[in-house]
Amino acid sequence: MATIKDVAIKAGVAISTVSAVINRSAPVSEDVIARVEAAIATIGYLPHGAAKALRSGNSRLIGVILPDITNPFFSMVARVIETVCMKAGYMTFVYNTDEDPEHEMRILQMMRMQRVAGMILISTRSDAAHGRRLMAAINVPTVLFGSNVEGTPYDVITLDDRKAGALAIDHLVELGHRRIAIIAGRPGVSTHDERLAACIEALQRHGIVLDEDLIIAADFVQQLAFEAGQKLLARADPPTAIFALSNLMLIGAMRALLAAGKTCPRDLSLVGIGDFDWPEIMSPQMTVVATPAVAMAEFAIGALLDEIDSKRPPAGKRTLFAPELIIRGSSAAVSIEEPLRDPLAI
Amino acid sequence: MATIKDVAIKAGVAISTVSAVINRSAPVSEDVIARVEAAIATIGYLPHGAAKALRSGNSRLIGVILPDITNPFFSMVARVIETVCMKAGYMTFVYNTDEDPEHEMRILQMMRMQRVAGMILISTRSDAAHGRRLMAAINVPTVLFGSNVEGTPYDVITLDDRKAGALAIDHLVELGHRRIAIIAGRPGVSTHDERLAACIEALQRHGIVLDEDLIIAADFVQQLAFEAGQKLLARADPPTAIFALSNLMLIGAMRALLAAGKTCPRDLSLVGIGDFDWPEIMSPQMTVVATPAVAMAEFAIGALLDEIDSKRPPAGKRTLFAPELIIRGSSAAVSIEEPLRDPLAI
DNA sequence: TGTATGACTCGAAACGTTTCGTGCAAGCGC
DNA sequence: GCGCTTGCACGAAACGTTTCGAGTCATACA
Repeated sequence: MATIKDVAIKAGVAISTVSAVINRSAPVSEDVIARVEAAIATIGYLPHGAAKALRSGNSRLIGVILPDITNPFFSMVARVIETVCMKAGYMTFVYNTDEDPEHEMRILQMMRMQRVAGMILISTRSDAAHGRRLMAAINVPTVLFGSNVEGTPYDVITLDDRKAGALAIDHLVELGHRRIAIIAGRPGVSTHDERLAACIEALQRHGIVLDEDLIIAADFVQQLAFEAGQKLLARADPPTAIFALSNLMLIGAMRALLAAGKTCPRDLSLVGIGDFDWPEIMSPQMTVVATPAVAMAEFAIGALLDEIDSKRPPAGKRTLFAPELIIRGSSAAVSIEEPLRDPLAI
Repeated sequence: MATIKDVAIKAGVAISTVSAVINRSAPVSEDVIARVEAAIATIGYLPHGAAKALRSGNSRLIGVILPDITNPFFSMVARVIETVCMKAGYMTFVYNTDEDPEHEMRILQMMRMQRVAGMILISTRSDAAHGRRLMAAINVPTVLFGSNVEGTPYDVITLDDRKAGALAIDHLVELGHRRIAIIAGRPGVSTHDERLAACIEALQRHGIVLDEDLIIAADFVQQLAFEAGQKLLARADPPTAIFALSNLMLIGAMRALLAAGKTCPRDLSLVGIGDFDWPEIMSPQMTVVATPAVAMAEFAIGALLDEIDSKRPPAGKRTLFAPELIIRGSSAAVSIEEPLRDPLAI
């Protein structure tokens, strides 16, 4: 490969002059610029990224760490981040943690080796111990996304998870449901903890006594949610509604319903968190608490690039995005054996 | 950040010795290894990726270029590649082209700047002109994936697209369909050209006269397939079956069907290429020609790493993966107004 | 006992850039 | 006409590694 030296020779100027032309970092006369650019074009020179990064101390690399790129929510987030970064002259490294905190730490190491200029981190744990490990492993501007982590100084962008939980429960209660099952994620992850806490609070607010057996943690994985759904449906007194705390777990629950030969919403109402790209191809169409993925991702990467450019320390600011309840066909008034709050709803 | 020099000082050895310990590239005595490792641990030293890459001439970076990571097929491919690369000590750069060849070339440039050791390229065009541009822009081991490109020396991994087209048409014809519409991609892309050619050939083989109006190119985009579906359904003599040549276009067609208030498969059969993760949540469940995404991706990255390690020039070998017809509820025997080939099929 | 061998360690050069101090010439004000 | 500034170009050092030739020491062998 051609180097900057080859360009310099070809153009008959010094190496530093070529550098000045490429980066427009110093005044260069018109005709020298022309000569250098011609030399670059004929030689086919492309700067060496690693050499640039080494010398300038600026890799112009952004790390994106997320649980699983095959989850449509995360792939959309990654997509948005990539687009914004590209415009700003950064490249992105996208890596999957598989919800494994050990793997998360390993990826963090790799990011540090690459000397990334900043990171968007969708962490798999939220507890303070994990927060401390994170702080020890992170030495660049970082924005936490999607889930919160206790006791870190970084900016945090999340859904208003409490509101999301309340929105769904309120909706189901209004439809007359009182035996509401919840397929939850994993204790110790803020998206689980906060959404679940909000659900419980909402249930109590409506005067519904909590049945612990109706709450099953499914680790945010589709298959476990499927099994949880089966367990719930096999009960002597099955719930009249299931609320799944993530998009994949909603799919798991729906599969359980189908496998059991039940009809939604006649036999059971189903609500989830996180919308789908083409809701109409599912049957029934899913009532969900939608997460504004694109807006959140744009905000997060904007905040990160800001922090990098301004060289300001993180403000430790938490930004919540409002969820939106989208009512579709999967939720309906509870069937008549149950007491109805609103007779018109049937 | 600590450098290798700091480690050397702390351990009381030479820089080159530290390097030898880290890379196990030369014999080092036990106690020196211990001292160096202790120094690394206490200082918290992590090698500088860019410096390593610059000096060694080996970035240990693999570029993955694909149309759109939010397409589940591609996100799964990216996932598999990432996992395999990680095990082999490579990191991956994943980039989206948005089916734009100009953007593809720009990304290729970025990859070259990063001096990637190899690339998996899912190109957006297949013609010879594009092939020439590619060859001018690629100077590292590369494996073409998913779609073929004319006249390049690289290895190519694709679905057996001809077989995929034939499989679907044969299936529909066996069900008695004779007015079969095809929602195609874009001329000049091998996944379009070969699949469509196979369809036409299969139709002729079955003695069906080709109706050009029933073939609509939708550029592989979901929304255009939706519009194509609407157009087809609005005809005075609508087709009895639609075959969509990609997963997203199948969804578009299905949406058109739903929007028109038609019932599948009663009013119309629907078949696509590329399977879905949870086929049961769609209604009806889709009959598809499934693409073995994981196996193909594993093979592709394996071939690439092989080529890199062996320093062999590309063999220019084309590997086809067999598609599999998965019959589900979206395809059925044509309704009785049409002549049936097999009366039992109804 | 001398020498060849092998195991280990070291120092310095090199990878391809950016950056900074220096030099030179021309333009300006006085 | 003189000194100052300004615009432009240059050379060399530095970024953090790897690599390679050379040096040291102990061991084994003749």
